[in-house]
Amino acid sequence: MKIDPDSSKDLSAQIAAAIRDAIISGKLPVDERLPSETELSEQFEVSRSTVREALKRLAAQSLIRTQRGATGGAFVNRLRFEDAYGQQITTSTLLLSMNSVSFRTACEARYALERACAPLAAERRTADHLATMRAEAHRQAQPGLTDEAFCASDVAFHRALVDAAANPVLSYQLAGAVEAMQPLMNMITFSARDRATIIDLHTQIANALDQHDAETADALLVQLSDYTQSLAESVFAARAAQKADVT
Amino acid sequence: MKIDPDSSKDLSAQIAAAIRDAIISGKLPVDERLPSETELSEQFEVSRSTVREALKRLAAQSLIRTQRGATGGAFVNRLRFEDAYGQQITTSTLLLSMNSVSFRTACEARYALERACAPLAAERRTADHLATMRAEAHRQAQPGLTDEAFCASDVAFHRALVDAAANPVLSYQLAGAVEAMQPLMNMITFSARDRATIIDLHTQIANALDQHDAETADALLVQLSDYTQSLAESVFAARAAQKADVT
DNA sequence: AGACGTTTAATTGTCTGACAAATGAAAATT
DNA sequence: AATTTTCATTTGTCAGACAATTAAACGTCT
Repeated sequence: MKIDPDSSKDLSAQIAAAIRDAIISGKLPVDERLPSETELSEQFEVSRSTVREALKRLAAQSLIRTQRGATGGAFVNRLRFEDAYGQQITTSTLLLSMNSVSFRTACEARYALERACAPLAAERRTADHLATMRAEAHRQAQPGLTDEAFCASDVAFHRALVDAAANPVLSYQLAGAVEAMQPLMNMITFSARDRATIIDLHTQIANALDQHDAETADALLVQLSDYTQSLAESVFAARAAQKADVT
Repeated sequence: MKIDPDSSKDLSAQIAAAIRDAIISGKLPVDERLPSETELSEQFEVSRSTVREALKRLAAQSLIRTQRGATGGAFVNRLRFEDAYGQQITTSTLLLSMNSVSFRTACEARYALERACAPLAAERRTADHLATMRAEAHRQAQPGLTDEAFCASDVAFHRALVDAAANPVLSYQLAGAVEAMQPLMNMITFSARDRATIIDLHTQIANALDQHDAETADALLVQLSDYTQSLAESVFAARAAQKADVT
C-alpha cells in the first residue's frame, strides 16, 4: 500500500479515498477493525497525523467509528438509514439555500415525490401512521400556534405519510426533500383561513389513506400542492408590491 | 468561542459542528474565508492539529474547500448539485448493501420515484433528452454487450428520463435511487429475450415522452417495473433451486 | 511608467515526538 | 472466586518544526 505523493490531492484525501473504496467494494466488511493509526501510517508511509486526518474524513461520512482503549480502534460502521437521514437533510437544505432554488421548484419536487408514496401508503398504512397524521392535523388547528410550529407540524405530518409507504429507501430519499422545504415554508405567513384549508386537506388525506383510497389521496395531494404554490405566489407577490411601494 | 472539553464528543467533532452550524445558519456566507488554522486554534483554545481534523471533517462533506498560499485558507464552499450527486450515490449504495435491502424494496422505490418524474418529463423533455434515451436504447440492442454494460446503459437511460423532468431537486434525489440500484441489477443475468422486452419498453417510453403523453409513459413504467420484478424473482428462484440441488 | 524577475510573508500540508485519557486484559491480592 | 491493581494498547490532544505554495510587495531594467 503506497500513495502517490505527487498527486494534486492531499495525502489524507488519497488515503481516505483508498479506505473508502475498500469499504464500498466490500473488502472491509461491517464492524471490521482497521489497523491502528500507527500501523496505517507505516503501511501508507505517512505520518500519524496524516492518517488521522484521513480517518476524520471518513468519520464525517459515518463510514467509520472510533473507540479508545486497548481493544479500540477504527471500525467500519454499519451505515443506518437513521444516521443517513441527518446528512441527507443537511445536504438538501444547503443545496436549496446555496443554489437559490425557487419555492416553485422545491415544492414541485416535494409533492411529486410524495405522490409517488401515496399509493403505497394507502395500501400499507398502519393505525399508528394514521394516528400520527391525525394528531399533527389536530395540533395544527390549535389557536396561538406560531407559523414555525405550524410548519414543523406540517413536516411531521408529511413524514408520517412518507413512512406509511413502509419503504425505507423512499423514506430516506424523501426525508431530504420534505425537511429541506421547511426553511422555505417558514418564509410564508399563514392566515387562519389558509391554515383551515390546509388542515382540512390533511384530514381528508388521512381519511383517504384510512380507506385505502389511493386515487383520492393522490387528488388531495395535487390540491394541496396547488394550494401551497398559489399561497406562496400571493405572499411573494405581496412582498414585491410592498417593496415597490417603498422604493 | 470556547468548546466544552468535558463533552462526550471529540474536540474536533465539536469544532466541526460549530462551524457547520455557522454555515447552515448563514452566518458564514458562501465564499467567505474562515480564519486561518492558527487563528481558529486560538479562538477555540485548542491545538492546530485539532482544528485541522475539524476542517477535514467539513471538507469531507464539501462544506469547505482549502487553498494554500498567502491568500489561501479555508473557504465556505458553494455546494453544487453535481458535487452532492457523488456523495448521495455513495451513501445510497452503502445503505442498500449494508442493510441488505431486498431487490423488491429498492426496485419499488426506484420506480415509484421515476413515475413521479414521468408527468414532468413528458411536459418538458427536450430533443436532447429524447436523443440520449434513444441512443441508450440503441446501445442496449447491440449484440455482445455484457450484462454490466447493459445495466450501465440502463442507468444512463433512466437518468436521462429523470433529467428530462428539468427539476434539479428531483434529479439530485433520484440520482441516488437510480445509481444505487445498479449493483443489485448487476446480479441479474439478462437473456436475449429479456433484453428485447426491456429495450422495447425503453423505446416506447421515449416515444410516449416525445408525444407528451404522460399517461402512456406512466403505464409503460409500471410495466417495466413489473417486468423487472418478475425477472429478478425468477432469477433468484432459479438460484435458490440450484443451491438446493447442490445441498 | 511599465514590464519582468525577486523577495517576502502568509497559509496550508506534512512530519516528529510527546503526553493524557480511555479501556480491556492480565496479574496480583484478598 | 471475587475484587482490585497493574499494564499494554490505542485514540485524543498538544507543541514545534519544516516544506510547499501562493500572491502581494519590492526592485530592476527597458
